[in-house]
Amino acid sequence: MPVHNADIAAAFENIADLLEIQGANPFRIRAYRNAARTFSELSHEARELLAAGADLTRLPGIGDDLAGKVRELVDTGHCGVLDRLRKELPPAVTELLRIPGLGPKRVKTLWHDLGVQTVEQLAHAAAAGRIRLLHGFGEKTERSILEAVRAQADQQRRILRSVAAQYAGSLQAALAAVPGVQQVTMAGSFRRCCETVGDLDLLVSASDTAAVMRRFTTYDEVADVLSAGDTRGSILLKSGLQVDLRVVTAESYGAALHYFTGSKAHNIAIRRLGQKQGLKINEYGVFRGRSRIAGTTEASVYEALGLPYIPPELRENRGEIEQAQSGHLPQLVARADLRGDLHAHTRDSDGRDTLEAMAKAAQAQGLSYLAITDHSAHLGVTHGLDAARLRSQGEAIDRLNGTFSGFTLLKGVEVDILEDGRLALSDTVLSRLDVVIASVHSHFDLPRTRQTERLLRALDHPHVTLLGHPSGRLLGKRAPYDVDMERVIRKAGERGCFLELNSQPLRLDLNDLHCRMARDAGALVSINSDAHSTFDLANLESGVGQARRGWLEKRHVLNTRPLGALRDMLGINP
DNA sequence: GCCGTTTTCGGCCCGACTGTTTTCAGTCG
Repeated sequence: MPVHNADIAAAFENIADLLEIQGANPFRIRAYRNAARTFSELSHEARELLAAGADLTRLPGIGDDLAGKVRELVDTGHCGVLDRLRKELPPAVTELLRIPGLGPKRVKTLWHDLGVQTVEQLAHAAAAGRIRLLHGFGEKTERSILEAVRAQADQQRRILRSVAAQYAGSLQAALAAVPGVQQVTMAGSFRRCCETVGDLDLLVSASDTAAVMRRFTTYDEVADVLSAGDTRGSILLKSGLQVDLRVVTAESYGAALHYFTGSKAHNIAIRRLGQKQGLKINEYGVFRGRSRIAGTTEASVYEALGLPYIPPELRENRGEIEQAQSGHLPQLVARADLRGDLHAHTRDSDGRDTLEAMAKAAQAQGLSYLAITDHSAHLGVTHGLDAARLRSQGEAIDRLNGTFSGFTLLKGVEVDILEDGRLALSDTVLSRLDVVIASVHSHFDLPRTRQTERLLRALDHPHVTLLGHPSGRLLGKRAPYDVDMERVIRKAGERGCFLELNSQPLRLDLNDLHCRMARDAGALVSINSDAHSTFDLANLESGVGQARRGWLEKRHVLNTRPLGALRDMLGINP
């Protein structure tokens, strides 16, 4: 069995968990967690890097010792330290760390004093009233553990950002209406445009913090108040979504926004940088000794460190601080840069609206072109188009284009990639179209090598413009198919094909790391709505957020080109 | 366990809230 980066990351996380319960040096534990993150985000497989003779100690947070452990894992599939820890501690205790309110100290006590190893045993012990008897525990702690176990059982951990946005909006409005409130911002992973969020982090500046906290804890969607202090509080909404609130003065707003936006890794790196310059950074400001030198705006926090403003989408400690230091931060693509959309459906296949309605909606979104790409006939369920219906749709598009000024519908198709990598429509049919999106809609579970060959073959097809939703994942519903995405992206770069960033909130496919790989491989990305109705064109906003997380600039995105330049790049005649 | 425009040793981000304590440990973000 080949050892993947995900296996290495899991082993290091596991070691960190077990060491934590043992009470090991916290910095040693952090080193393992940092290393786990490094490998989970690494775009090249460590085993291939090693095979090519690469020096892993050049990776961030990887020294001689951890590089040796990676080598050991790759060569043997085992890690001696992890095997030893698993003998010293029951491996299942690490699952207890996932229960909110339980940290390493309490887990150790529960195991040591009560023999609790699993969540089931934990629930039993709590129900039997045995936990309250332990030193450092009490009745309240016992009850909250029981509640946390139950809550975990019927709640999935993260929800789509687009879903969270619905809850965020009305809560923000409620707080904004409190007298004395100056600013209300949704911070956290929501602000960083992560595809899913675990909770909402809300920041408010106000003259009367008590009034804000009162309104927050009595908001009518509240199911439970988890904590409520002077400046900080947490609620659980009836929807199951947790919201954390922080209230600060206007003077501290920038520092608090920076702190509350995260990511944690970015914040730690920023604070370390400040520390080296003799500065202390917290949510109230940037301090040199006792004097406060910045913090009213986020930009002032960065400026105090000698850095330009870093956009929230980049704040993952994936090299953005180093790029900021050297003056090479990317100029991220913005929604206003998009000139068109290359993926949309109509009622001719599985869409809801007409050609004309889609064209109007696209113009209302400020776009100057829209490719109509209904499904090919192979997908029976979506009433796909055959050659004859495609031809008649093309004629309808020609007629409509005659009535527009400053806007153009392009003729396209979303054609199925068959199991062997051939396409579901003939070359003759495809050659007559402006845009051909090749997508996988079947045989998701082929073995990695066959799935990869299948996609590479599709990319080699002379008429394919772009690869649709390249990984095939549906967030929270379907894992990406097993494919060597690095090879696929490299191939697209070499062949001059384009990769879709599908903006449907459930897909957001390519993901952020793949966007960055595409950027590095010189493969342009097309940010497409995959609209199935006029409303879906608004999806482009989510796609742009994802692209920004992937460090894409205007020049890396195909559909920032005006129509003329696009036609040149696609080799189509006006 | 990593790392170095003070360092190859001695640091490693920083503060709020809760519950169980009677001054603070544990957890969280």
